[in-house]
Amino acid sequence: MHKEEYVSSFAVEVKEYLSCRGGRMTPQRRLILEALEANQAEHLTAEELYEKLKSKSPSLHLSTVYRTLRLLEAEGMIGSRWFEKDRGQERFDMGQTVDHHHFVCKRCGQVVEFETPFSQTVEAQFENEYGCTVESISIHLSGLCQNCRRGNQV
Amino acid sequence: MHKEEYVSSFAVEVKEYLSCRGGRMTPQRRLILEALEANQAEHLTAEELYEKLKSKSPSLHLSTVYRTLRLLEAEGMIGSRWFEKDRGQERFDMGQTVDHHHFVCKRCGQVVEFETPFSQTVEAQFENEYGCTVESISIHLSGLCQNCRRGNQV
DNA sequence: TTTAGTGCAAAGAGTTTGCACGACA
DNA sequence: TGTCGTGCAAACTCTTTGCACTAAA
Repeated sequence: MHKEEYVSSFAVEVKEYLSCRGGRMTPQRRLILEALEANQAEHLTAEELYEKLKSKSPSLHLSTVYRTLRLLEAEGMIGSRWFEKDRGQERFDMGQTVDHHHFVCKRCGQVVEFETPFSQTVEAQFENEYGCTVESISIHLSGLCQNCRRGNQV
Repeated sequence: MHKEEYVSSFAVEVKEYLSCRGGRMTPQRRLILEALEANQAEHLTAEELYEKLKSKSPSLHLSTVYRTLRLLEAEGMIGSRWFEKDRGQERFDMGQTVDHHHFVCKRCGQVVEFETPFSQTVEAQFENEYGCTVESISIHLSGLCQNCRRGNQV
């Protein structure tokens, strides 16, 4: 929430993580990290990321994009999700898995991230009712965004 | 039970829908519908459905299962979703898309369906805040079910 | 009898993996 | 300099599709 807390870029953060583990910061990884940060709001697929980057690095391979994304995902640095409209295509974003929700416009496909205090209410209600322990919640809304609702062209 | 031709009310419902549209009720479709109804709580994948049925109908083909599921989905008679744990494998269920939420146990994979009045609160809050029109909401919880929480074996 | 639905095989998407080479610490 | 990461190709998983045949209405 507080951007000033993130003094270092995502790439620097990951580089530090990697160096502690004997990992390496390569040009490919740096490009991918920068693109993830620059497109934070957009929830790109691996393929979209790859398309954005291959002009900058023609030898970059899609499998490298996947490997980097999986690495980041395994460390909890990015999240992945499936939206209905994508039919099985995974989207990645820098948001945390917990308390990070989405609205997808049915018409133009725009994704809006939002937060809500009521997620905790839902968790609490469910825990009380079923005796489960909830560790994460994800809410997905679908409908028309402000623009499409007014009947504007996409 | 013995005299009734159709043990599944869902199958009857679909049969009626089909007959209005020049569609046909086949033994394969009937098996699939019955299995969907009998396993309502379980959110099966196409493959799991197929495995359950091939003893009853050895010639049944997976593509027939998919085709039937897509038909039902297109008519809004079943819903489909992707859970994190499945990595791209689709699950189908008879629940409606709207106001039908899920908890998935991280340990044993059990799926619990639940409802909550707070989904409307979340929708309303989001609509007010962003000026979008919300048409559907889906909430996904993950954590430990009552049993796994107690440390029981799966 | 008509034609919708099936089984089959093959194709398509999206993603992962084995391997040898190249480059980061 | 050792070995981690990459590019490449091939494999893999899940799903869809074209086609000829079968069977429901």
